[in-house]
Amino acid sequence: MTQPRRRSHRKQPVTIKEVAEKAGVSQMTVSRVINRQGLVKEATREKVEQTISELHYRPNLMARRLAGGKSLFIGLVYHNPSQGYLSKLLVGALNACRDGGHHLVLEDLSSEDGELNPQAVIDRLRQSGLDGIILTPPISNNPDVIAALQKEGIAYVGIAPGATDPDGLRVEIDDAEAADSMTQYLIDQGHRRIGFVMGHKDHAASISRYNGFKLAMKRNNLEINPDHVETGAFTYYSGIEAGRKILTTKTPPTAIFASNDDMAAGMIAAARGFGFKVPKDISVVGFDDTDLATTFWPQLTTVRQPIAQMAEKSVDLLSSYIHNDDTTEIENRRLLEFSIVKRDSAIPPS
Amino acid sequence: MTQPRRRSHRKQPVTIKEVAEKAGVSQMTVSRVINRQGLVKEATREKVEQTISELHYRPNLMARRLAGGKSLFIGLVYHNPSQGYLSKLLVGALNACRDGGHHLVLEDLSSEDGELNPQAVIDRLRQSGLDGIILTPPISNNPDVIAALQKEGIAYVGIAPGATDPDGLRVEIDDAEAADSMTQYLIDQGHRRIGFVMGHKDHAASISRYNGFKLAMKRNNLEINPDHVETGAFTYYSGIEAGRKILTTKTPPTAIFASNDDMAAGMIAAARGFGFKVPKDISVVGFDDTDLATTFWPQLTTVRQPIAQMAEKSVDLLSSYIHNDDTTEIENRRLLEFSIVKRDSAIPPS
DNA sequence: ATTTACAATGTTAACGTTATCACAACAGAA
DNA sequence: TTCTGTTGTGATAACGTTAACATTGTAAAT
Repeated sequence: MTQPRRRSHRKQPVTIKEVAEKAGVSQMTVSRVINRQGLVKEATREKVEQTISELHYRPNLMARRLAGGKSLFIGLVYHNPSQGYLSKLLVGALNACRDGGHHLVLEDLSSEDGELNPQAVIDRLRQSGLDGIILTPPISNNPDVIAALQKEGIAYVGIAPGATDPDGLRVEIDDAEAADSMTQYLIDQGHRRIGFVMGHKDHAASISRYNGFKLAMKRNNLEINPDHVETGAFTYYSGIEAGRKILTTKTPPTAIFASNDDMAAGMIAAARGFGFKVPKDISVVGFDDTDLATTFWPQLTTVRQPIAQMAEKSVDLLSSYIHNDDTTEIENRRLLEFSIVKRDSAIPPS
Repeated sequence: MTQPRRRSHRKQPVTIKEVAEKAGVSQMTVSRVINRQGLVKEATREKVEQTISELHYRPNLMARRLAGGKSLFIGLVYHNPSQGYLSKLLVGALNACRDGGHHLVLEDLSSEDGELNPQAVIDRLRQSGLDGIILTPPISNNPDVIAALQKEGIAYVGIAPGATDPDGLRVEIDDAEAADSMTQYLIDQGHRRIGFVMGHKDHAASISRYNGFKLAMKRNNLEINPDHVETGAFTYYSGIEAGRKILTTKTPPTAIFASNDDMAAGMIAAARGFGFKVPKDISVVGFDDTDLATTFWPQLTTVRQPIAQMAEKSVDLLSSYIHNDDTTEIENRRLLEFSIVKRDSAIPPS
């Protein structure tokens, strides 16, 4: 029995021309209706819109972009990201690219040893021929890379670039304020002894989050016990290690704020190892709301960054920057909203 | 002499026309070189290729597709995937699309309740206007969706579709053989009492993996204790639950094979809860080699699926299927290699 | 009634590529 | 020599849309 290998005959999509004919107007009028440039009489607009939905017309993105000439090649540059972070980034960037008619190209700069070699990054990007580049942490807060990009005249946006390059295009959340809010949440629950696990020093966000924590503690006249603050590397294992230190102090904290979810999960594992029940004996909260936060049990109370949305905004920002006609000043910074996601790993102290 | 007015001083991307002029040939010849249609004299081809790299020319995808080229819109359809799986999938698909000049469009069919509504999937895909579709598990093994796609004449590839649609385009690993190998690995280490955690019944792979496990056990004349076999839902928590049952049996196994990494991690957490040391007292292995496998501690011994490569092959397969001129029979199934990744969560029994 | 202004629509020419067919060059066959 | 292919190459017309400019209608101002 030979299976029929029939080529799917694609029905021709409806074009603007057909819509125009059926509606009895010119193509341009239809185009105007689609693009909402208010220069069309109400009655005409309605007629055209009705015809559009009757014929199930959908504008051809390719043609649109070709004619408009606004189609870009956008590079997404990353270095050893967590997969949860990467997948959200990709989904956001890809959707924004689809809507904007752009094309996303991946530039994976990950290295075995986890080290970031700025020169390699720069060479790669110079070669790429991309119209614009999205820089993710920690590349976004590498001054060498930024400087080289500026020198080459390549357009870029930094995601969470921290203090680096304050005038460049950037998309971020207020890490300090987010950490402050989360700390306040723990304090409001009644916690007084709160520990903190800092993230990797290469990431600008690490410092900001710690600052936010300190600020909230100070505002509430709470003391930070230096033995309850450790530095990790954003990994599960470093969370375990931090836990081993913090949890064996004479009077361990009743709550611990880890700078990301992986470390929070590691912290919980360490706590269990020492016989603590989480959250009954000790509350643990994280940051990022990665997949792990809900994979894990108990599910993590954490800070959600709108990562996909950040990627979308990055694409939009790049696009308007590149197409900007130099006469108008465009917004160059985009601050997005974080949120505290309350799940099961933090409760009032008993 | 008067150059048509350029929009602004911004550098326009290099076009095929400029390449043609500089190389002293017609646009068509350049086009032929790009598309590797062997009708160009060697000398000409070299000259054109050199010009292309000198000018850093990159064909405009939009124009290419508009002109009726081979550029495809390929949809990647997913339903509540793990983020590790998704990000690898995206990276692979995106890179293959870049190389093939295709365009990747995401179709996120995830639902709050985790239920898959075939009708919604079908409606969405019918509307999409995509040239081809990549189906990921568990959508790839949903007979309703497959049947509808066939009826609509939409091209598709299934990733790990199991027994569903044996004649369709498919990319997969041999799940049964992989599970068999892993089981054999445990047996070779000296384990005799081995437990198994099955995956969600919606995934065809769940059955195959269990079959592979049974086969290896039987081949080695080992008995499977029904109390050491539980069914989970591919989640961390279901791993904990399975652990609670398996680990409290009279003589618990010395090794447990979980059908994915999340459940393996949950199993380890449960084991710790009952005072087992992992891997000293009990070995636990997983499947998939997701991010979690290395995030977690101890790092998971697991089966690696080449997920990114599977996505690449899917794109390639779709592309050659769609462009196939009906005369040649093309390969419609692609079996990729798995590998056993030996890390720290499994050692010989003590 | 005539001008003026602007709103509403239409016309034409891109946009960057490939398909199609035409043509040139050059071989071998008659 | 002339004819007949074959192999390169070029000219031109799409592809579906929007930009830029041209034209028409219409109401207010003179």
